[in-house]
Order: sequence, then structure tokens, then C-alpha cells
Amino acid sequence: MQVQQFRPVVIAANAGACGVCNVRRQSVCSAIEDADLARLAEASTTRLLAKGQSFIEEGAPSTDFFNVTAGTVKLYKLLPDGRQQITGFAQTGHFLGLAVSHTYAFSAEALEPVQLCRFSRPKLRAMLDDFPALEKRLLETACSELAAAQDQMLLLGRKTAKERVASFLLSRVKDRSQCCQFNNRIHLPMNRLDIADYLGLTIETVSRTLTMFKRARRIEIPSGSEIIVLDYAWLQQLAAGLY
Amino acid sequence: MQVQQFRPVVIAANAGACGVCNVRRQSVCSAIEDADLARLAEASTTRLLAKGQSFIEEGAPSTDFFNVTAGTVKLYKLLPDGRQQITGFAQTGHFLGLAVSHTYAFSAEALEPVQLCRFSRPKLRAMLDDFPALEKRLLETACSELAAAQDQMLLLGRKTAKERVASFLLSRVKDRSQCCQFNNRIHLPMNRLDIADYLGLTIETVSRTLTMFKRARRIEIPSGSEIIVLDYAWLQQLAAGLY
DNA sequence: CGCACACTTGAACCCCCTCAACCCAAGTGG
DNA sequence: CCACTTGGGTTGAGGGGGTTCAAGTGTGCG
Repeated sequence: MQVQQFRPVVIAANAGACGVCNVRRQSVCSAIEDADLARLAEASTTRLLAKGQSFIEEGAPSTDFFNVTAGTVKLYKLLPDGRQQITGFAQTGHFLGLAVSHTYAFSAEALEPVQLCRFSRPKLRAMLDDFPALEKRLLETACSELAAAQDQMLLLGRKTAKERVASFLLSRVKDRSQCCQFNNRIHLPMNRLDIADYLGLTIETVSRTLTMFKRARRIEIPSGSEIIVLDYAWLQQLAAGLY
Repeated sequence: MQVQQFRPVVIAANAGACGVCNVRRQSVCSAIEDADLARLAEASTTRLLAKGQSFIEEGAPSTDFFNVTAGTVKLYKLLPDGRQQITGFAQTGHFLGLAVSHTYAFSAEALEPVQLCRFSRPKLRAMLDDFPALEKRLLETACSELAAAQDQMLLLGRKTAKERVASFLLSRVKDRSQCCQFNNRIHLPMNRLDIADYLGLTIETVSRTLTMFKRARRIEIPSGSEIIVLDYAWLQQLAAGLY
């Protein structure tokens, strides 16, 4: 486990930028009317992160909230001996830092070059007080994350390795289908270790399971970070536990 | 797996009852001012459930929301072949049904005689529109549940059986300490199968681990549903993965 | 008393982990 | 240009933690 340097780059205050932000409609910011975009822009700043840079540390005071505007982030928790559990991957549009507590409940690290919108706690608080629609939107976000977390608990507690990997591939296909048209070609910004730490497995089991799928002609693996789903229905059955 | 009958008992509309509700201050209802309690009482009805009765079914339309006012409830998800994952236990004061989706993401069943406050979706929506403080409170609730879910993912994905059982016992001690004074005597309203399905283990492993703790003089088991924690610090170390 | 049910205990097995070697592509430097 | 290194990924062999299957032990309740 490498020590992460903590040197995010602050580009600029978002003066005027929220109006031209192309991810606004897919994020919580869509709750803010066009007329109030100035307030939103004033409350946020932009950060650029390189791959591997950490920007939320579990246990640290939760002074900031973030909106991912480009790239992919991993959210994870650690045990003292280094065991890691990735609780989720956050992509474009994802809001980070939902926490009633004043310390972060998880850590976050960029898996690829990432762009973030940063809100300080007081400024977010002020925005929430002034725009109830934003609070409603955050509640919706929290609820859907809660549902995803419950799905993941089912996966971690009760699914076999094959079922886990199949579920993971399907979730990647669905994620991709939301932004682009349906596409059976998956890009994986995370490495095998991250996949393993997300699925509660080891790197070897993930690798073995993927090659098993490949040999069964259910997927193709043109490169380490690219996977093509050949038999979507089969993966669905498997992910649902129907063998 | 037994088929649950779906026959909840509706006692009465809560006309006036919210004012004397002794769990209001520990629930989301504390967000409502005394002056507005009439609105709250009008929006809700009370239900009594017997042990084993199910009142939320995964996939069914989420028409109602609930507040547990007495007893313990298990929240769970099922795989088609019957594998069960319990995602949490809800006790007095717990709000149920947080879901942006129009179908429930989980099922719920009473583990002992349970009393519920029921809100219909439209009435809750109306309350939320009229009382922003309630929405804030729900968001806080959702956030703390999210944090708990992340803890559980770490447990399910990366902890050993001993660590899981230790974590479970500690969470029970903490739950109990909140309402009563600190007490190392735990009452377990759920049976061994429920504990197993919560921890991602089998009933036998739970039993074996508990007897292991007992033989090591870390706990006592006066009865099947009672456990006395003798060595709190040891359990803490174990639960944290520090052996 | 005797049945039912929950829990415990024992023995064998197996899925996944651990450990180790190997492959391969991308640097890197002499 | 090529030897060497480095890091991610794959593959193989063996072992172990937890499951499975099965029997035994309460314990409450008719």
C-alpha cells in the first residue's frame, strides 16, 4: 500500500462555470434553477487529480463535499492490517461525502485523471437551507446509494465468486448504457486488485473467474482493461444465482 | 422458508397519539414541532404485528413508510434459490422504507411483537413538502444508514468469522447502551439463523464461534437469546481485525 | 411424557485463499 | 539495441476456513 500524497490542484473558483457544466443535468446540481447558478458557482471550486491521488481520508474531518465531473473514483475502507474493502466506484455525476458525521466514513482515491467540484461544508449547508430542492435531490441520491449498498451486501454475504464477477460485469454494462447507447464493450478503469477488493475476493480468483468466462465463450478480453460481453443473458442468470 | 401471511392489524388512526408517543424524540418525528403534531398524527396510523409477520416485500410497490415504535424487525434480501442476506435490524425509532424507487428494495419481517407507525407515500410527501426539517432529518438518517451499510460491507467482504461475530456482539452492546445505561448483558431477539444471514455465515459457524468465545471466557451465554460480554476490550480488538 | 424446534457438536468436504512461478508489456539505462 | 527491471496479470499446487451433512443435546410446551 503506497502512501498517497495530498496535493490536489485547485484550478479556479467556478465563477460562471456551472452554467456551461455538461454534467450538471446528471448530478445533484440539476436541482438548482438556471437563475440560481451564480450561487452554485460561487459555492464551488474545481479540482484536478492525477491517477492514484487520494482526496478523502477515512476518519478525517469531513470539511468538504465533492461532485465528480470527470473520471472514476474508488471509495474504500481499510482494516488496520491493510485489508481493503471498496464500497463503491464513483463516476461522473456522483456526489461524494454524504455524511451526517463530522468525519468521513470512507476514503476516496482517483483511479484515473479526475475532475471534482468541491463544496465546503458551510457553503453546502447554506445552499441546502436556501434550496430545498437540493436537499430533496440529495435524499434521493442517498436512497439510491442505500439500495445499491444493500445489493452489495447480498453479493458479499451470499453470492459465489462466479456470481460476484458476473454481477460486477453486468453493473458495468448498465453504467455504460446510461451515458452512451447500449454497448457490450466494457472499459475497466480499475485494476484486478480493485475489482477483488470490491467483490470481497482475491486478485487470483477474479483473474481465474474471468478466464473461465472467456473459455466458456461468455466474454472476450481484448486487453486487461477491456471486456466484451458475449452472453448477456447467461451473465444475468448467473448473477441472479440461477446457475 | 415459510410463507408469511400478510395480515397486519390496524389499531387506529393516531389522532392525538403522537403527542404522547414516547419514542418520538428518538425518531425522525422529533423534527416536527409540538405545534404541528396534529398534522403528524393525522398522517399516520398504528399497526401491531405478531412475531414472524412480514410487512414489506421486496419488489412490491412502495406505498407505505414505517416507523418502528416497539420491537425488532429484520430487513433482508433473497436470492431465487432461497439464500438470504439480512441487511439490518430495525429497532425502536428506526424509519423504514427510504427508497427513491417505487418498489421496495428489501423485505421486512417482525422478529418479535412489533408496533409500527405507518405513513402513506402521498401523506409523507405532503409532510416533507410542508416541513423541511423533516426532510433534513430523513437525510441525516439515510446518511447514517449509509455509513452503517459501508461498515457492513467491510465486515462481509473482508472480516473473518470470529471478527464478524465479535463485531455483531459489540454493535448489540452499543445499541443497548444508547437507550439504557451501559450494560454488558445483550438480549438477542433474532435466532442463530438470522445472525448467520446477517453476518454472511452459516448457523453452525455462528454457534461454534460463540462457544469458542465462551470457552475463552470472553462471554457468557446464560440462555440462547442472552449473552453477557465479559471482555469488551478483547472483542473490540478482534472486531477491528487486531487479533 | 413426548414431540418439536432451536441450538450444538462432530466429521468430511470444497471453494476460495495462499504462496509461488510464470508471462508479458512497458519502461530504462548502458 | 538489448539486457534488465518493474508492475500488472495469469496460472498452478497445496492448504485452510467455513460449509455441508449428520447426529446429538437440550428445552419449552402440548
